[in-house]
Amino acid sequence: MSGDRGPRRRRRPEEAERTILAAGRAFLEEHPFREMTVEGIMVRTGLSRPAFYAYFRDRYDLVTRLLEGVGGLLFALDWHWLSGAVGGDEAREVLVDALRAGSQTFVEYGPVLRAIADAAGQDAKVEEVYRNRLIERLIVAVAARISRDVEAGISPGDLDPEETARALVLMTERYLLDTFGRPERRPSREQTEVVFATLE
Amino acid sequence: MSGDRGPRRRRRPEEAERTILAAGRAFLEEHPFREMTVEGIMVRTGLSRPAFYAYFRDRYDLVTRLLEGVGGLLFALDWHWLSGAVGGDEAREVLVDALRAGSQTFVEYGPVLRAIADAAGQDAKVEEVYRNRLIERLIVAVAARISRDVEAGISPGDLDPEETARALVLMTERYLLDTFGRPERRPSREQTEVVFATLE
DNA sequence: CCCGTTATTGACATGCCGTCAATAGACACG
DNA sequence: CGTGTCTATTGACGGCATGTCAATAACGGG
Repeated sequence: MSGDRGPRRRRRPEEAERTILAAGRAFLEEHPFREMTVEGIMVRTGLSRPAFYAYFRDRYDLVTRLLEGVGGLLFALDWHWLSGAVGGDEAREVLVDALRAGSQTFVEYGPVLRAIADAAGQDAKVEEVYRNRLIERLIVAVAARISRDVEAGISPGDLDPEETARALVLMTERYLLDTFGRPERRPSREQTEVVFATLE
Repeated sequence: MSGDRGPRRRRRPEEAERTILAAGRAFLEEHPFREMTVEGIMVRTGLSRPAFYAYFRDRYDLVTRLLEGVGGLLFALDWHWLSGAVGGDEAREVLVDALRAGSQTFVEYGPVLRAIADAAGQDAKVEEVYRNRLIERLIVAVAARISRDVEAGISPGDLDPEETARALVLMTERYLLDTFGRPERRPSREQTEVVFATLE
């Protein structure tokens, strides 16, 4: 028969939660977020569907928590550039590295980030987190960096840091997401290069 | 009572369809796509929910058709730049105008475009249309333009037209969507300027 | 070994979806 | 003007996924 999940097994809450998170992530490696259903996740865990709700509010809560495991890493990589020296050519090199590393993160966590982006369009809470915990923070950081560059005379003075940063971040985000966040399209040194080249 | 839609009224199919399209559009002026429900649309039409299915397969079909009313206009505006002369400073001016005009389209049809983008994450068919009827076409067009620029020596020769075009389009799309496609954030000459400035 | 704690689940209620047979406007024709 | 036909319209139904809750049964301590 099909619904046989074997005898009940009782796990420590923390283990169960990890199991579910892993199942969710595994699911997203194979399917887009739109196909993610609570049932679809839980069959992979040996637990019943209702068990899911003991640990997560809903599937949006799940992807949000998956994002937490990525957010830190993403920032760790970007800080290199954002807090780097303001020097001319040197800074340029740092930027290249940061972008490469950042892209690498996208390659690795692409499916999860992709899911977050999709979920943001479906759930107000996810949109909130996505926008404010990730995007907006990046924008603020980049804006600060730009301000410094403007003061140092590296960037033209008639640039609005805030608005320019927003453009930069959103633009990069979208392109990276489309390039690395989908199952079909995959890495390629070249594409990483293009990201950099396009940003000048 | 509340459910009283009055006596049945029989319309010409074409009128009914227009009415529903209008209702859908009006709905999107006030709510994000995620809140759009067939019932929510139909109450605005004086028709019953099932009537919807006589004209549209589902709500994704509805937004797709709404997009059709926008696509042509969007292209009409962009062609100016895409097919414009290859000249140096002159082309630059044309590009500014095209972007302004394009942004104008986003302001006007922002809610619909926004809905399409959101729906693309939820429905494979919409994603297909969004990507292939809009984004990909723009990419191809822009790539052609870039190729010409490269040949003419205007743009650096080590640029991959296809990949660069993809980056350009996706980047612009995202920024415009975020800037003009949301109820809160709204136009501003300055933002239009930034779009242009960031693209060099 | 037994018992209390609590992880787990079967069963239920809800909400929106998409379909279909039955109903009743509108128009054409006598 | 009737009156009959065509078809726009809808009430009612079945289905799928969600989120909740009371009942159940593992585990761990005594």
